[in-house]
Amino acid sequence: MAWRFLSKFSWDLDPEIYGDRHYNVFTHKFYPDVEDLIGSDIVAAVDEDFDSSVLFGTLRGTVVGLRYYTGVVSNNEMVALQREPNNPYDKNAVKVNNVNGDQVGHIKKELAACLAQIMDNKLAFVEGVVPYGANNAFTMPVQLSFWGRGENKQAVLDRLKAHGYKLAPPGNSSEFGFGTSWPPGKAGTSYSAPVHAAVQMTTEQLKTEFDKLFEDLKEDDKTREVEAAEAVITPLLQHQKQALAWMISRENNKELPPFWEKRENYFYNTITNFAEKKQPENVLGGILADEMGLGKTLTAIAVILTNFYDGKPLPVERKRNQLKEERIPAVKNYYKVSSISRAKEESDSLPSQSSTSHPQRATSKKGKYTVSNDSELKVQNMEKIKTKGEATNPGRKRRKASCDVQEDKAFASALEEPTISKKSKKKGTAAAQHKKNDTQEKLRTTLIICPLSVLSNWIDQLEQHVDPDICLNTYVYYGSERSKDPRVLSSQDIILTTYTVLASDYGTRGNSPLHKLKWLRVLLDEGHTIRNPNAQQTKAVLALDAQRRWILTGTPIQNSLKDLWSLLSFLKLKPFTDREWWHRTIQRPVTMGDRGGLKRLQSLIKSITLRRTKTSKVNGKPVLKLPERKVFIQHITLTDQERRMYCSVKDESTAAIARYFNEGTVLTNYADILGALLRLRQLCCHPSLCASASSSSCAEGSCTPEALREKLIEKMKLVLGSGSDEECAICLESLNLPVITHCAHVFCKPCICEVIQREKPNAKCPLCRKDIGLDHLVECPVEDADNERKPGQEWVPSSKINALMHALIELKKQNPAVKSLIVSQFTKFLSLIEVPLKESGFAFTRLDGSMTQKKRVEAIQQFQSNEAGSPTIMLLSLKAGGVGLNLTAASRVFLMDPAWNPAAEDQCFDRCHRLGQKQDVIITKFIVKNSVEENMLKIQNRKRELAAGAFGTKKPSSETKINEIKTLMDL
DNA sequence: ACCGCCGGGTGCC
DNA sequence: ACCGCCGGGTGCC
Repeated sequence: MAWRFLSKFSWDLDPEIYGDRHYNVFTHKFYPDVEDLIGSDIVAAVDEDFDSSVLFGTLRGTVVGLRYYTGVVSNNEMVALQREPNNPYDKNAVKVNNVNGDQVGHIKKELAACLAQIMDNKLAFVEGVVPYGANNAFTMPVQLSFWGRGENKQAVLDRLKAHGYKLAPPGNSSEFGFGTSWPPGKAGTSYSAPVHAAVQMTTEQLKTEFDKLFEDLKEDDKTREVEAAEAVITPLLQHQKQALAWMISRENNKELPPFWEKRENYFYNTITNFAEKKQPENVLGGILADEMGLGKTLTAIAVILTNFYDGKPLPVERKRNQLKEERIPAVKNYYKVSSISRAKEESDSLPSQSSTSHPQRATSKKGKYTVSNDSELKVQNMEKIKTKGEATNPGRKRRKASCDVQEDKAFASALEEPTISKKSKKKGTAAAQHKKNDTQEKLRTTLIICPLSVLSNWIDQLEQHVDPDICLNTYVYYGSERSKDPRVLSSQDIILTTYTVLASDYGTRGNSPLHKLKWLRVLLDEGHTIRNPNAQQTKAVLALDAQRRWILTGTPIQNSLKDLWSLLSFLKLKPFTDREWWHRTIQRPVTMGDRGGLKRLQSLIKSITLRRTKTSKVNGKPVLKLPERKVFIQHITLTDQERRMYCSVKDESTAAIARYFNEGTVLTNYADILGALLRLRQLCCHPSLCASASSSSCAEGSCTPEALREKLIEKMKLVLGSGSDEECAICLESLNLPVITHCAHVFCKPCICEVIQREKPNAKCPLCRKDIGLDHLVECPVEDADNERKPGQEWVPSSKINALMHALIELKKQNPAVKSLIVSQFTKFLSLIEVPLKESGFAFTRLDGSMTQKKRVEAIQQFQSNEAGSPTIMLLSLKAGGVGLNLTAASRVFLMDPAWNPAAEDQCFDRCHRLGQKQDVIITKFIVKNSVEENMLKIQNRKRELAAGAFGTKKPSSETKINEIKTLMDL
């Protein structure tokens, strides 16, 4: 059983590696290079501090006023405490709510007076459990737990004392409301000693074990297969049929959501001990978490066409035969014309929405649809656009005569279920078109939200997999002239849009048709896009109203467990939509190493997630037959001259670092150490990579403001220029207008400004909690247009470049058609490599983070082309592009420099080692002998172990960091 | 609330 | 009696 493996693993971790068990949960990116070095460093959360908290202690209190509220609780049920500062009787009032959010009562006023101070000053989070007396009529006891940042503990104790309260120390397990006993806090001692020493495993082994979590239940509904509807013309692979069966069963399921059970005449939540009469709703959907390349998009298309209602296919009509010869793939044309470039035409020809008169109900005899005159006009116009005005194309207008009526019939018949009242049946399509408050409403439209980068992929795949002879109404909601007419939108079968468009519509409040309508299905592609709960995109997505909800993602957990919360929130699974319950019942227990928490997490995930990896098997056969992937390490010996240069920098750095060790200031000088390491890494590649560095050297503290500024800018450039695509710790997106704080942490300017505004006048750095202010932010100066190649500077080779060129030329001799990726973290290095490539007559292209989307697409298309004369080489910066990047034209990869994080390398390799790759992939890693690079390999191996831990939420101790530095510098 | 608390009624044994 | 005691009214914040 995989969970057993996992929980065992999480208990047998080597404390040397994992450090002390800490409650820190939110893994926010630290200084990017630091983050890369130490894996998942954990620092205080920006948004909610309740994640890096320790338990201060517990206190028995009283809930009063039960008489006046309807919220009920059971014994041992968790309750939430909520401040109610506007209570007319007592500004200190503290409400007590049950898991459902219904008020149970108030905290007795004397205690509330004290709690109010603690809560308002954010000194602690207070959580409650009602131990007994849940049926009392007037008051009931409540066991309160106080959680907070360690440094606030004393203040909390003092406040309580001032009011005559004293916390019972943490340790007795009763405060958790679970039967399980939890490991005590940080100072606790009762962790069971590891039975086995930590065993090093290969990444592949670990992946397999980890991913078994998602497949090891041999449930019927995960191995059963369903054929797709006829309209899907691509035959599904076996694992896709299984996914289809599973998704359909999820959409039609009437079961209870996870952790709920029926007891006598009520429903009981086994995690929170909450009970209610009403059956809690299960999500009609879930997470399709297949790894990239297993065909999630095709599977999703199949679901849309196959499961309209109750397993019946989407009622689509065939286009009439005589139209066949003039058939144009509807989807593609639709896209080309209506979505972006021609959307204006559409809009211009439409009457504006405000001038639209009320739709007139045209109820024909057989007739069950409502079409307003002008809406018909719109439809016609849309069709004109859809078909580029070709009158010959079968379209909506024509279908009015040919297939539309039939379609309506088919649609209506799909609705004719015994459960539907006559009344709603009568309304037929009209009701389905747009009728908000009809509980019987049958919805039609699937809304697909994806990143812009995969929008075209959806369109391609729809065109590729859907029978072109059917009338599938697809609308690409994108571009400034997109239609906002709800009738237009709700009559579609599929609407495609992007997170950005959705968020910007949402921002306009009241003018977001996507938020006014209810959808049959909302499908989030690359669903991890919404992992940041504070992002506007996430809020926009969460505000959508849908009957069925799906998340497609190859990486449901990207940084930490907390990534899952937004996803669960979208799925609306009680009680996890409320962050407090998610946190109390799953996130914190798991992070603390609680077995029960891990079990709950696993059972939750398993019940709503389908996960297969490239190595998953169906009936003993791998789902994907990928060619082999071989990794070779090519050792490089530096020339004498290079070695001398390397040694001089190394000696200098070693001396400095040794001094830090002696002074015990290693961690405070961490950024400088990383800088030194970066220079060494660069020297392994090419001497001129680090030529400009180390110009400013002023003693700490004695800097002039100007010198400090310079220094910070240099540090920021170090971070930005190291070649990795940096993320902002606040928005978790790529840095937008990077600024550096005085404490040397880099954020997007808008993000950090917002934090400062919100927390002023006491704003603290989200990463290190040092004071920050708007006037202390240093912006990155605009780069001089081309400082890369200084004109006077002569190009010189390096050992690595020689080795690379040698390999490339040999390869070309053997097979001139073979294509290669040349990967480096240093874009400057890629530029240097361009020179000999040109000299030797290689046709190459390039992809790095600085390129616009358009240029990227161009570069990829050129490279993927199999025409003679197309580039055989792509220079690729390690982290450029999203996960979707497809570079299968390459069968060779040259990794010029090792990354701190082996996962980043693997991801990069996967860009060519994926579906569509026909040849074995050979990867060559260039590693300089006797250098920091060799030591990085050692650390990579240790990291592979760490990555397999329970969601990588363990904080490496400072000792670990120090040991890493020792390893890297041969100290 | 089978409590506590309040405030009015009441007052030898 | 500027008390005690009784018993009814009452009850979150």
